[in-house]
Amino acid sequence: MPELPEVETIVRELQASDLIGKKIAGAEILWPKTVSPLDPLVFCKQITGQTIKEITRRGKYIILRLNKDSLFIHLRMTGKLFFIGCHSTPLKHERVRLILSDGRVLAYDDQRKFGRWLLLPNESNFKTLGIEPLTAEFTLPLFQQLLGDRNTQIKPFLLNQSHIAGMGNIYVDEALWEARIHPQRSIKTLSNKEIQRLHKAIPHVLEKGIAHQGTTLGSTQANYFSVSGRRGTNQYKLNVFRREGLPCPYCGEKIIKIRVAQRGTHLCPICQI
DNA sequence: AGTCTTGTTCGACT
DNA sequence: CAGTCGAACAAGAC
Repeated sequence: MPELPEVETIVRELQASDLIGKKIAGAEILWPKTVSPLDPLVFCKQITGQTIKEITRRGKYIILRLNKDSLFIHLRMTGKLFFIGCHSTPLKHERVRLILSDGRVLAYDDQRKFGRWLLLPNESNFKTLGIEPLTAEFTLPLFQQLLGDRNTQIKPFLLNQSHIAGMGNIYVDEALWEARIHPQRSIKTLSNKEIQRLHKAIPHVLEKGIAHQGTTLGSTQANYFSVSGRRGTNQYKLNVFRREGLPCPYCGEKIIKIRVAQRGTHLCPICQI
């Protein structure tokens, strides 16, 4: 499940792949919905001939800035990018391929077909995404202001991309464990001390994820792999996520799994109150 | 072979 | 407007 650290890892690999200045010589759409609402023919026609200017990330989106348009790629659950040979047979779940002017092919594989490729004019603001938690903008006063005195559970708030961009189920559970806050705590009951701990824990768990090239939980095709096909190693560094029944690294109590806002949620019942 | 699980986004509803 | 809930998406595991 690519979240901010996994997407950041992919973006860094793409940045190191000598794509800047290369032209898109053509595109093939194997699963039309991936580029919806654009018609596949329109998408191909529009992107062909454009030059790659810049590769960046915003929240969980990979952004390829082209000379006219920007391509926003959201991998959702099982999306992956790979370079393949130009005459390769399609990957098992290949949905899109971009043919580059230097002969390489950037293939998009997505078992569950949930990922989306949005092609929008450069000047358009495509979506309201919240603050980037790894920038200097993410200050304690701003975080406090963002939280306000809402009467809502902290976990769903952190998963909402319009508040903070890039956190998903794994890193939210990890950040709440590190801050010793129960995922169902109402925001308005959080003390200043707890807010400070959470403000520190969010960038910490994300940086840690990036440092270990992301989290790859299993070995099947449903899991995260980088552009080079490499697994992340952050799964070995997790404290609570997918660790139900195992001891809490801090107090030794068994980690439990509950449901919060219809999401599997892992926590230590002693540390997180 | 049917049921469950999985995460994100969106739309309907309160 | 803010929050909650369920649907939809799709395939694989069991």
